[in-house]
Amino acid sequence: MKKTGKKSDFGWAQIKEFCDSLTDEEDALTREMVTCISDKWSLWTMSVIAEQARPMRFSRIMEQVEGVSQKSLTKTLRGLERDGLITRKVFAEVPPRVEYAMTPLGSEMLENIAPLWLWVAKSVQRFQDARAAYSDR
Amino acid sequence: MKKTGKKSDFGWAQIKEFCDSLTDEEDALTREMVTCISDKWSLWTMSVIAEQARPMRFSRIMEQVEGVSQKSLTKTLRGLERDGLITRKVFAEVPPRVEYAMTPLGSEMLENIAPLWLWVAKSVQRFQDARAAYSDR
DNA sequence: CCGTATCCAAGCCGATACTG
DNA sequence: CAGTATCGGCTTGGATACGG
Repeated sequence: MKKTGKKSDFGWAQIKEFCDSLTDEEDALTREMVTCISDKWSLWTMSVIAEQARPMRFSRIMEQVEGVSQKSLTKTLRGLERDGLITRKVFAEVPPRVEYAMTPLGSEMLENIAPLWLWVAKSVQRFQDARAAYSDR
Repeated sequence: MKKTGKKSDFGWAQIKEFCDSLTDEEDALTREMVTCISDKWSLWTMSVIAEQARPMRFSRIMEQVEGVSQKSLTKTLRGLERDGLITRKVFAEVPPRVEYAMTPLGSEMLENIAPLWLWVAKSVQRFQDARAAYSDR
């Protein structure tokens, strides 16, 4: 695994190299997309839509994403739509109907987040231990 | 680990199932740790320390993490230390010296973030295209 | 050198009320 | 049903000044 004595031996050096090849604008967008992962509601909202594997109405989403306000959900959905992670389709009916669905890009994003999330969940005990040790310091 | 007729054929269902097995406290901590990933300075700071592959002083870190204020860097470092991602060692000298270094847990975290980050960076053009299409809607 | 303390501006987010 | 408008509390983070 380790080849050089100097560089970090995991993929981070590779990433740094790749990021250096990006323009400032692209780099900023990369950070912005990663940030979206830990926006308060974005990831949860995406996972809810993805789970159904079919278009979902606004109110159904709001039921599943417990605790989200109408305002925050609207903002979250608009952001996800803008970034091409979900689609938003308005039906000209009375009463109004709006359906949200995952895009391939959004599904890919979830797929790429999954391993990280799983690792964190599995490591949760180690984090708790670390905090306990910190308190005792 | 059961197979249902439901879709989501990627790892998300698996994650959901795993997370359901966590206590509320553990689940909250998981979200908190993922959130830390996209805190404004945490990830950048970790990558800077990891890159050197040896303990780093406060001021050296601050040079590398461009734009961070003393206050924010201090807060970031304290958080990372508390979560067991880095260590903080104070030397009783004049002038004072404090050195920060990655822990195994911190390095593992970076390793697990790397694939996601790389995917996002490589997909940056698709995100740009999505935003352009959104503007034209 | 490595912080802490204080002030302040900006933004997030929930609650509530209202609209097509 | 699916929003928009508005308000107000809370947190975040930069600037500055000061302390060990």
